[in-house]
Order: sequence, then structure tokens, then C-alpha cells
Amino acid sequence: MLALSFGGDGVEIKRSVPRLADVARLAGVSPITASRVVRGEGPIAQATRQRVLDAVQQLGYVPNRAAGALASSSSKLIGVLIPSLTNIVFPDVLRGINVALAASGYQALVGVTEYDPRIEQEIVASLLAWNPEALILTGFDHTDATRRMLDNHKVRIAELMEIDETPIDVAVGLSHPKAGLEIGRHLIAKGYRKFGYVGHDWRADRRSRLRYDGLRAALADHGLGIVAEHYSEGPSSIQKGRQSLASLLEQGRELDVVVFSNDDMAVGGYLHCVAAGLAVRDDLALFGFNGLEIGEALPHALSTIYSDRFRIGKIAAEKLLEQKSRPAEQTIIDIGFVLREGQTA
Amino acid sequence: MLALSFGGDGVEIKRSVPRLADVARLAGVSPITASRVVRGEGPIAQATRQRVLDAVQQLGYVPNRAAGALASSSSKLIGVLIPSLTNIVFPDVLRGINVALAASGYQALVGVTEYDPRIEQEIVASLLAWNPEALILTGFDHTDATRRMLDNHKVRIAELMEIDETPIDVAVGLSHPKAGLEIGRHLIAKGYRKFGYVGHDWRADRRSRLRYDGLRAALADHGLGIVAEHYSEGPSSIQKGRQSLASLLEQGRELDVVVFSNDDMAVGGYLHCVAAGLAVRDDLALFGFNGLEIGEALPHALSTIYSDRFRIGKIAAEKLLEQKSRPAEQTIIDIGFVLREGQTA
DNA sequence: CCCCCGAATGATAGCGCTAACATTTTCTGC
DNA sequence: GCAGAAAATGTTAGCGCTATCATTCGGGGG
Repeated sequence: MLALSFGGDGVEIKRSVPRLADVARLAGVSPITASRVVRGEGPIAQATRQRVLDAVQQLGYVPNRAAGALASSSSKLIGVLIPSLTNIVFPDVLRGINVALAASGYQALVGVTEYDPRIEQEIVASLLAWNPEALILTGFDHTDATRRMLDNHKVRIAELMEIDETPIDVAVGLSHPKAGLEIGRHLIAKGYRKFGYVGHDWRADRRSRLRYDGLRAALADHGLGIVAEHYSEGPSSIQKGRQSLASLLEQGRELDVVVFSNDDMAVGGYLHCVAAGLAVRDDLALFGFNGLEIGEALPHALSTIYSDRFRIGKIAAEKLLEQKSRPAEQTIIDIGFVLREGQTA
Repeated sequence: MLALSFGGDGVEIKRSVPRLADVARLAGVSPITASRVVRGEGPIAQATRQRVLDAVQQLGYVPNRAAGALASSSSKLIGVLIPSLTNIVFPDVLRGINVALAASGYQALVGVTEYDPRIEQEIVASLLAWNPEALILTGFDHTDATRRMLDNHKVRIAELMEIDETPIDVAVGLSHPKAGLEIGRHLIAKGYRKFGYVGHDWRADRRSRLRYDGLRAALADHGLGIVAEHYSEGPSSIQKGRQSLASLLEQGRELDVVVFSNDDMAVGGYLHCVAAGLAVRDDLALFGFNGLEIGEALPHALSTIYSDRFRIGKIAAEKLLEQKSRPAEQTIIDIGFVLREGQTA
């Protein structure tokens, strides 16, 4: 507990936390000068700067950002909304955002929407209350109320992962329909004809739906279709992939390749094949999406599409920091994807 | 853009964002009454409440939390510092924290320390500047300056994952030395005698070091030791586990079991065995730590120790919210662990 | 020696909200 | 119908900082 004395009346008032005024008094300058030193602003004489910094050190002064934010109406906060922490993809995005922000002294205020636009709406409201300089959302699926709030506040907005609609401000991601199309074309070129599909909850993951549509479009171009499908409830997981492939195969349709909604599911499928004694690729080919590390490490590297989630986050954050006010023009940044032919398809 | 008129001079001033005063004026009440309605505080007549809420709705009012935080010196923010987003364990913890916080309207301010106490120190400083009501740290390894700051501010502190030192306020986690000991005892009881160890960067992950020490203690009790070890640089990963086991076996020492620093590494080791044609358990037994989903899904379920990261986060957040001021007594919450005997050891 | 200019510093007035203490209104019970 | 309590609302005064607009100061040119 620090003891600072105030006034000349000899009474000593104990305060636990020193304020800027205390720093200024100790350094023998006005509060505003101390403020400038702390913020590294304006022309300050070297000697003054040093005295203030010494005072800061001596008192262990930590600025009150709430007061700063109120006075300057700018917060150095960025609101981030991600659908889920269960899916490894989003921590990756978060990591990218974090790297970009940390470099410039910004702080991320994180909320998790559970893929629910109404939860997103609530979180947007509570994040806007902190006057963030930007908001990073996932996807294009927002409630009308959310759109209205974002319109009122004119903070910069990034919408991540997808690029197939017109963003509010900036979109960073990749084209999921195109990715699905690419999967279909690749597999057709490799000679596969009897397609199965294993997916997880679509209400949750709109983007896997877009890939599915792309895949179907590619098949339709060659007069093909998906012969058998199986969906599991809730978020994707290795276990669900394993069980789902088992269920799919029980349907008894003849298949030469199964496309999975993502790598988690596909890895599960792979493990089912191993357990069931199926020769991967020869008996049954498998294809995923995401390019997770686990897929690469499997005895047969998983064929999949790699997307650079880290870069999506990083580029989005960098783009937002470039300019404080929302520009008139929307920007779409396509970070692309890479089809990684492994040994499973 | 909203247009609100002020004063009676007929001049219309355009403001983009309505304030509490605007809400109050529209509802015909004083600002403080509007404030109380918005915060759901104090006794308010039903009719008044409704009028204020209507005004909020009509104006699209979003409270300014910076102002609120300043006036009330309480922020409904919780600072969270985690070492890494690369290791799946920490998003799990974050998820637990988030679930507990979301339920009570708190917001998490997240920082990533990269396992570096000096980065932790910087982040603590910048988080404290927001006047959080609590801080959630990982582990006990803090700089002196960090400890001083935490001391000055008297916010509530949780230190997660470990419980083998005296915490500043609350510790939630499990005993890593004990976990290591348990692994050793289990494997000895199963008849294993020739122990290998595969680890990753210790400077980064202090806790895997503690488990290692526990393991050695268990072995020493039976006059045994670790015959061969291999360490990889940087964070743990499946690929590194795979390569490390290969390197370890190249040393040529006879081994009947290899303990891995965690499940990522152990899964890599498993995949190496599959690729190298080694019979898991009969030729070489494997043991991990964490209890990740992927371990369970392998053709041979990985023998490992399961720790409930989600619960660590959730319980820590709940505990901190229980009481606002730091109690005199420290609390240690042992969430324990479960040894899961799979098919690899 | 004075004027002017840029560098350095300061005084004043809020930012938008809420704590703390009134004050007014509405119920009770008798 | 009235004291007394409780419910409902309002007044005042900041929270700690920074934007804005002065003011002071030193020194080089005329």
C-alpha cells in the first residue's frame, strides 16, 4: 500500500493506487505533461521526460485506461467474435489476430458465439460498449439488429473465413464453394466416381455447407452425384467422423471415395478404415478439409485442402489497423487455399 | 446517423451516438433513473422501467462502459493470460472460463504470453490498466515486477494448471509431480522396466518438467531409472513426437516403454510405431499426458492421464466471481486427474 | 535590443456515467 | 386520516484522464 500525502494540512491520506496527478506532482510537472510522456506524445524535453518516467517507476504507476478511453474516446481495443473454441481452426485465427495486435499495443476482447447469430448480437452490443476501434466477426450471418448496431457505430469491421458475399467493410478468407468445386474436380480427375459424404451439423457450420454445394456442382458437371451421405449432430470431432463413416458404410452403397466436412471428421474416418481393415485409397479413398497437422502425421497423409487460418487472422487485424475510419469501399481479401494431395485420395 | 436536438435555440446538433442523457430525456426521467434501469438496479416502477427501455430501444442506445467503469471503478472485465494458443489445452481452459463468465455478463480480456514471464509482465500491466476485477494467470512463474503489480492492485488472482506451490490467491489445477509419480507406478506395476522418455522444450513447459521429476521419483523407488531420453526444440506437436521417437529408438538402447511429455507427442510416437511396423505395447508401450480426443480415437486407445482443462477454467472463473476482494487465505483447488489405461501401455 | 517563431509546458473544461446522499411519493396499519 | 416506513426518483459531485487552446521560454535575425 502506497502512502501519498495530499494538501498542506498535514493529514496523510492513504491511496492504494497512484494516479497520473501523483506522478506529475512527484516529477514536478503538470498532469498533462506527465500524460504526454506516458503516451509518448508531443515535444517533451529530455530531462522532463526522464523525471516523469522515474516518477512512474517509483510509484508503480499504471494508467487507468477507462479514464483514458473516456477522455479520448479511443480505446486501443479490438473486439473479436469467434463461433467456437472447440474447433481448432478458431484458436488459429485468434493466434493470427493476436500476433498482429500485440505488435501495435492493441488488446483483443474475445467473445464466443457458439455459431448463434443471436448470441453474436448480444456480444456485439457488449463489445461496442467498450468503444473498440474495430470488430472482427466470423462469416456473414448476422441478425438485422447486429447490422444496425454496426451501422450506427461506424467502427471498422472484418468478416472472416468467407468471401462469397459482400462484406460490411473487409472480408478475409477463402471461397468455400470454390474449395468444394476443387475437391470434386480433383477426385473426378483421379478417377473416382462413387462419392460418399460425411458431414456434421450444418446449422452450426454454414461454410461446410458451401463446400458441399461446390462439390455437388463439380459432380453434376460430370453427370455424377453423391451416392450416400451421413450427418452427425453437433460439432465435428474425430470420434464422430469415425462413427459416421461406419454408419455410412453400413448403408451398403458401393463407394470409392468419401468426402468429409473437415479434417477432424476425415481423421476419424481414416481411423475407422484402419480398425476395419480397409485399405485406404485402394478400398476407399478419403478427403478432408482444413489441412490440420494430425492429417499430415497419419501413416497415410490425409488428402485435404489447406487453409491458412493464422494468416486470415493476422491479415484481417493488420488491415483494420491500417485505417481507423471505415472506408466507403468494401475490400475482399482472398487468401486462397491449397489442395494437398496426400495418400488417401 | 441519429439527429438529436439540444437546447431550445432551434439549432440541431447531430450526434452519431446517443448517450444515457438522451435516453433519459426521451423517457422523461433523470439520467440516474435511466442508468438504474439499464443496469437493472434499485427499485424502479414498472411503468418507468418500460418507458426507459422503450427509449433505449428507439435510440439504439449502447452504454459507454469506459465511462461506467470510470465512475463506478468496476469493469466487469476479467484479464486472462494463457501461455499459448498452439497447445489445444489452453483453448479448452479458455472455453471453461468463457462459459463461467458469459453466464454472469463478464468479459474476458485475453493475452498470450508465449511462456515468457517478461511478456506476461507486460500483459499484466496493460490488463491492469483496464481495472479488471480479476486476473487469471497460468502457473506460478512470474517476475518480481509482476508480483509487485499484483500486490498493489489487490484484484483477485487465479493461477491455473498447477497446485504445488503457494498461490497468490487461488490456484486451480492438479499436481504434476503426483501425475508423473502415478505414471511411473502404473507402468512399473504393469511390469515395464526399461523406460524411455520423449519430451519437448522444458524452458517453455515447466509442468512437463514436474511430471518428469515425478516419474523419475517413482522409478527411483524401485531402483530404476530412465534409460534413454530425447528432447525436441519448441512447442510439442504430433510431428515432433513422431520424429523424436524415431531418434530415441536410433540410440539403440533396449526399451519396453516410452513416456511422452504429452499426448501430442505420444500420438506422434504411436504413428511412428505404426509406420515402422512396431507392435504397440508388445514391442513398445507408450504413455502420454492430457487425455486428448485424438488419443482415444486411435486404433489402440492411448494410455494417458486425463486432466479436465475445461473444468479448471470454469472453476477458476466461478471461484473468482464468488467474492470481489482478495481474501486473506489462499485457496488451492485440486481438480485431480484420471489415469486412463488404454491399449498402449 | 526587440520581435518573432517554434519548442516546451500549462490551465481549463469536459468525456459519459454512477456513488452517495437527498427528496418526494406511495403505501401500511391503526 | 395520519405517523412512519418503504418505494421511487432526483441532485450533486466527481471518477482519472486528455483535447483544446493558451502561455512561457529561449534564441536567432534584423
